[in-house]
Amino acid sequence: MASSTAKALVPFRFGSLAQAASWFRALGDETRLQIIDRLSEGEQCVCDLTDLLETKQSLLSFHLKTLKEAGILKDRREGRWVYYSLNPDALEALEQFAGTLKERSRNPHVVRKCCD
Amino acid sequence: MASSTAKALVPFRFGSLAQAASWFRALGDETRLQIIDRLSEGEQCVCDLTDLLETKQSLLSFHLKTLKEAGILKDRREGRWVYYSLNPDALEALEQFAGTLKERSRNPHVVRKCCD
DNA sequence: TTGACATATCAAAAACGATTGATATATTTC
DNA sequence: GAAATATATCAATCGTTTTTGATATGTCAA
Repeated sequence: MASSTAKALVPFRFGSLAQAASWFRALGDETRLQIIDRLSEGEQCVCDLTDLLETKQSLLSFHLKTLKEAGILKDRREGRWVYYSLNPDALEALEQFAGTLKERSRNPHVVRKCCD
Repeated sequence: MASSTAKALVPFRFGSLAQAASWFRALGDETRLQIIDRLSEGEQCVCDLTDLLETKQSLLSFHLKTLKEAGILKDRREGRWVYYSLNPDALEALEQFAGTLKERSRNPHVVRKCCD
């Protein structure tokens, strides 16, 4: 809730700070970043990811679910296979977050004296 | 380590995917995002953050340490007070991460058939 | 309709992170 | 140098997330 400035850090359509915290938590795991790295090249089926990552099947499934629930991935079943891909909205949100932060920090600040 | 493409998701100077995972883990907490939100307006001393956030002193100190160890904040002591601020390098890294991801996803992909 | 394969779910164990309250350290002021 | 203030660290507890192995579900091919 409490946002200290005019332009919200988390773009409104993406929800609250609490929501933002939950996608960062989803991004905060190396295996999941490897998945994202891989998927940024395009949609892939789980079986290919299984080959790539040295991860047990059930664990990979768990990580995919975690990313999906955070809104970072989308999935689509095609026959026997399930394909995962990045959700462009999430990328947009991430970029806006980073951009807003950088922009704000660039602006000249009132130098705040302590405890005033 | 394993990056699947030409342009690394995490720019070399900022380290590995594991490093990136550690920033995101640090960002994955609402209180810490509030701190970041606040600091994006400029450097602040701990005492002001204490007032803003309804958080016990030792806990705030813990969160600040977590952010600092992830490389997201810098600190500076001035007499009795310690001032924290965002580390511009981290903002840069975050923006590049988001940008690379978005750019990669925009590029036309080879449509990969499953399990080939 | 059975068998094989791809993926998801589940429950238990292990690992990890957050929170608390108490105490330690550094700095200033008297 | 003693008291006051700002901040950090510590150990214990608690809660959440990750990992594992086992099992369930869904789909295809014979």
